[in-house]
Amino acid sequence: MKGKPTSFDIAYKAGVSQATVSRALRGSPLVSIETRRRIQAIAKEINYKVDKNASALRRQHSETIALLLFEDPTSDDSLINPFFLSMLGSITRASARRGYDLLVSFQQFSDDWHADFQDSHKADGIIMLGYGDYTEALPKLQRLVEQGTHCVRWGAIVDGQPDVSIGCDNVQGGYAITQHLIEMGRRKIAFVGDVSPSCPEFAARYRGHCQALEDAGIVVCADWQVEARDSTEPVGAEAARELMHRDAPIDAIFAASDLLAIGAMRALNDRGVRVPEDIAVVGFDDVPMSAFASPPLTTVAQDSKRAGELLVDTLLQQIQGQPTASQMLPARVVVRRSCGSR
Amino acid sequence: MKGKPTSFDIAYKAGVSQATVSRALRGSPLVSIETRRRIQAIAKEINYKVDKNASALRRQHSETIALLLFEDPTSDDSLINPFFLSMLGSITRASARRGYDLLVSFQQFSDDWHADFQDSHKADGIIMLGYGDYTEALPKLQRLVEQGTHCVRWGAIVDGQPDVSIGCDNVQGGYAITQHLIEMGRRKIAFVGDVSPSCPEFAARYRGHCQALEDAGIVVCADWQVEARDSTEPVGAEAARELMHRDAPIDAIFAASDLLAIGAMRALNDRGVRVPEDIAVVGFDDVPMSAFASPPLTTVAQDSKRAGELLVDTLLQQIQGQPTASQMLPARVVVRRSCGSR
DNA sequence: CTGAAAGCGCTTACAG
DNA sequence: CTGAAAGCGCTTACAG
Repeated sequence: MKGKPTSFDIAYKAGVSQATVSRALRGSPLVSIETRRRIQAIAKEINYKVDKNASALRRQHSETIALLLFEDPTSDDSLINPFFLSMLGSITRASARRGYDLLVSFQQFSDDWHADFQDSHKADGIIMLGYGDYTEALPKLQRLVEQGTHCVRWGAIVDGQPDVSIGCDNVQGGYAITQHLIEMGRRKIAFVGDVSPSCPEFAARYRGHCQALEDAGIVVCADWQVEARDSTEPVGAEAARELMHRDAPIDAIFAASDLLAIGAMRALNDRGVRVPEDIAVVGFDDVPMSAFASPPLTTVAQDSKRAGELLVDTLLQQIQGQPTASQMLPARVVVRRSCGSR
Repeated sequence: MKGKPTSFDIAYKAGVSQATVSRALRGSPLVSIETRRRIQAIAKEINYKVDKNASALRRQHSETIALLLFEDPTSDDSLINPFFLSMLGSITRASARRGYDLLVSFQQFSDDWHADFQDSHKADGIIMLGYGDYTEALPKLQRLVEQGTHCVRWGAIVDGQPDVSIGCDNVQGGYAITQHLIEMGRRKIAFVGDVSPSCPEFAARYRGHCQALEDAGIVVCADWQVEARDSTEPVGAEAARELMHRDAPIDAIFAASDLLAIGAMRALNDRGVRVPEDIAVVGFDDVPMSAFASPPLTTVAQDSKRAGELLVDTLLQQIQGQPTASQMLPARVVVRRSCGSR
């Protein structure tokens, strides 16, 4: 036998038709148990593998999911957000468990990417991890859905969104962490992060934050909210400097992401401000490095394992033609030292 | 038109044969420029995408690379090594630039994974990132190569290895960082990490380490080398405790990875040993969190961007039937504070 | 339970 | 430069 073996080779060896081989290997109940076993044994022996291209072409689906990671076009070789990385891990595992392969692609949210994978039949659906500016992404999401692309987004649930998304409960997470700061005796809490509709996740965290303050009878001070366009360490440092520049009499900072928080802590430290003694700092995401920050960062953990499973399962339901709905996962405060505990 | 458009739909609209459409879209020089343009315009208009399954089936290659990440079967939901994560990023980008899609899979190095992707025609070749225990992986690598699987491994270059691998120059890296410690006035340097053939990367780092000591006229003390089976933070902490338990009169620790180094620093810190005043600590990899460790960790950086490109390019050469050879990339010392600089 | 046959949507040698 | 035709390796309705 030259080249890769085909189902015809097996049929010949087993003395059956090629159709029977195909049925046996797909586990069709139409094949007698004995024939099936014989065919399977031969397949194993000659190391036969079904040609996925032929199979996908014929069946019109590829048993493959495309994972699209948004790549900021401005920062060329920027690090991937470590939180997305752990999501990637859990999505990979979850799809493998469901028997799906995972195609990973870093996309600049440019004009033509949408649905390419599904249109070209390389994938049966898309999971979107990060999408840049929500207001910019919106029309593209709309088009995606209109074209009938199976697609699930990781991110906030937004009023009137066209697509299905899975996200953590950002409002609850923001509420819980602010409440924790209040319990630790902090009352003048700054918020670092973009709260515009461009970033509905951060906006939701801010809403939870404000709610917690109000529920504790604390007036929200607009001056203590600092924009931070990107969620990176230097931007967090810059935001903290801005707060010091404003002479804000704060005793805590809630940064909308861990990377921002770590940057803020560094800036404070550089100026001789002690964390948490002078100013407590908390973040959001619980990325691995947060545990190693100095001081270790109190933050809000999202359940990335559960999230990955939910993303995959929701997408598979969509692929199977079932209706799907957006869902939120609970967020959990992880207390370490930067909030002044202990 | 119902369903996805095919090349026949375009042929009909353009008034040419389907074969001509296929040629035009693949950029064949056999098609007149005018016809090509007309066809391209129509394709764009009706949002036609070539069916990759049909194309791959006919052409017998998928323009897809499979990336296999080794998953430790023991630790269920362990974090992926952050260094591999940045490799993943650079491999994704490099393959995208070459027009290849990337299939990502976490594999337990079990019996049957080998070559599955290529046998089933889902991928044209494999990049292996992490492979667990080298001595255990060896027979499997051998089989892979014998079966004619196109495959490039990230890792050490080992005498007599059956496959092609791309790795950083671990000996040189180990040499350079130890030399740096010596320049900082340290002479009694412990090494934390597995130096058995199971882990040729760490073994090579150790060889470089010993060479640097010898070149400085320092006798290597076998008692100051501590095994560390996994490359994780708790294992690093345990190793540091072991060194203290042995009452080793050391003034520095070279940990074979950043995770080990960070763990070691934590253990030292817990016992009131100051880093770097009492004991300097250095690592290897330059993972993102190392910059945020306290003190910031001096380490050896590997060029993951270049590595990703080299892995992809080497694999593509193999796929094109060209001969390929293993290659090493230089490693670079990154000086921060844990080594006692400044 | 099994086989013969059609067909998934392309690519490419062959003929003109 | 273009077209007609074969064929990549499966899956599955259809017939028995």
